Amino acid sequence: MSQHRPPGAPERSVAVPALPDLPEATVARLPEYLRALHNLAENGHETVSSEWLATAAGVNSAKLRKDLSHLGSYGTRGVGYDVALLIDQIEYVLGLTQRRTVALVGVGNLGHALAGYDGFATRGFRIAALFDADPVRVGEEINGLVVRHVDELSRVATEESIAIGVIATPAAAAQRVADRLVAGGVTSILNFAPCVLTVPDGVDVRKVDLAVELQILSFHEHRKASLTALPAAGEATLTPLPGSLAATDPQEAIGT
Amino acid sequence: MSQHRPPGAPERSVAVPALPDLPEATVARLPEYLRALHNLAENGHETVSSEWLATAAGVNSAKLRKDLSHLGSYGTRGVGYDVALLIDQIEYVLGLTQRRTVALVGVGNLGHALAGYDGFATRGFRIAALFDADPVRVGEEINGLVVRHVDELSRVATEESIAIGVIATPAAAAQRVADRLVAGGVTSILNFAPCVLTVPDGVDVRKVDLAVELQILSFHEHRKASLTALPAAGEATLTPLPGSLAATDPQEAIGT
DNA sequence: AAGCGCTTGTGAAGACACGCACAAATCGCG
DNA sequence: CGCGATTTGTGCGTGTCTTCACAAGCGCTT
Repeated sequence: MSQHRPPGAPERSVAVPALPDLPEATVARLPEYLRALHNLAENGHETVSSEWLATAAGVNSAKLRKDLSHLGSYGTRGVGYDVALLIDQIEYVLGLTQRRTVALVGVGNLGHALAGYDGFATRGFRIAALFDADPVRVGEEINGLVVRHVDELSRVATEESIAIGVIATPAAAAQRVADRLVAGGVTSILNFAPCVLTVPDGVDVRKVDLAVELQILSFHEHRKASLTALPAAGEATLTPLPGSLAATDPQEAIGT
Repeated sequence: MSQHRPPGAPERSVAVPALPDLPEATVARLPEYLRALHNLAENGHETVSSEWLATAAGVNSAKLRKDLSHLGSYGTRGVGYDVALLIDQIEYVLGLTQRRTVALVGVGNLGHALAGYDGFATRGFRIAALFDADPVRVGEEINGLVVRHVDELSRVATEESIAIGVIATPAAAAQRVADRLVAGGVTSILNFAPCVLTVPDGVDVRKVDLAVELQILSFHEHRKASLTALPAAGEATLTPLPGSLAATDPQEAIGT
């Protein structure tokens, strides 16, 4: 991480003493702000206005200011935000001032790609171990890491102080993998398997399901299609229009 | 999709006439319900209670009932929901009664994995075309599809009636790809590139950033660590504790 | 046919998030 | 030194989402 120290600042730490408890919605946006800020820093910008940063992050400027205000006041009225300082603050709050180690379980189609994804390394994470249940895959070397058998998962997780476990296995294996991660002391899990995991209190799970994203888009496609089929019927849902109901969108007819 | 027809139902269509406008939060959960329902159907269950289904989907049962109530009343009091009927209803609302075609742009690390991901095909989507800008990759065959040059994107998207475009390129190329998708008539985009896309009104974009998910988990790790380090200091944020600020969490020390 | 247990569907209240609009603060310039 | 231009930080109204709690409805049993 960037070890920024403002030029004239005294060495007495002015960092937030303990973590403010941020709204979850704010936390989810901070990484996006951080990415935009790194872009700005690379282009040599030293300060940035909320308007500019908000546009770069794709959000409303008032929302951005409110989000940042939760971390404390690090902007200057009439000027804007100090890019480097803000980067440090967000990275501190997100816990990125220490590089977190990641264990990746399941090096199939998706897992293989994740293992080779350089976006992790460049944003503060280090994949420290790979696991798979398939004996054929165990021993394979990917990006300088040797795939180990999943039976070693708990032990290695403890030894290597794994902070985050990434599950990229088939759904049927995911719960067992999660159990082993928890047994190894892991308290944060990113789950790519299409299933619900049950974990003890204190363990955070985030789920990413690629097909779900497509299905949500599909809904909006469907909605848009049904609107264009009924150009003048924005509110038609509540007005029966008795004769023509079944014909509103021919391509969608089911059953009948 | 499954052309379910309840045994005693008349052939007069009882499907919802036009699409109800669902809360966005509900739409995002429907795919999860759908997955759980398919699991139940495979195991031979014909009906399911909201309590059961909610648990399988990892949500509150009241929330589940309210979500489903937005689609209309398809449950039976005292009994539960008809699994097959509910599957049909959700698939209809999500627009999965017709198989949607997907174009995948960028067959690098991640794109390659997505091209081979069978979760798309099993959930109503068909990857119809692959594109890349790298001449070395053009012509390569992946899963029976030949990679085409991105210059053909707009034309092919129109010809093949692509419904959804998936961007798995580096961030620098993503906006140009989005423009070409839009030019080809695509109105739904799933963006894996870490950047904000600007698109015309009427085009939906969903963004998935794998590193962002890890950063959110990192925040919670950080928070948990700072809590265990200060077991009795839940409200310490506002009480300065002058002397010991920098020492609250040694491993997090930055700068100084 | 009536009663009982079970489950859905929903009204209402609380919690959360959003965005406007403006006061407060800072810088630069005359 | 004062004033205007600019931009942050935030109070407040609005809308959305969540959750509780219960009435209404259904089927089974007697």
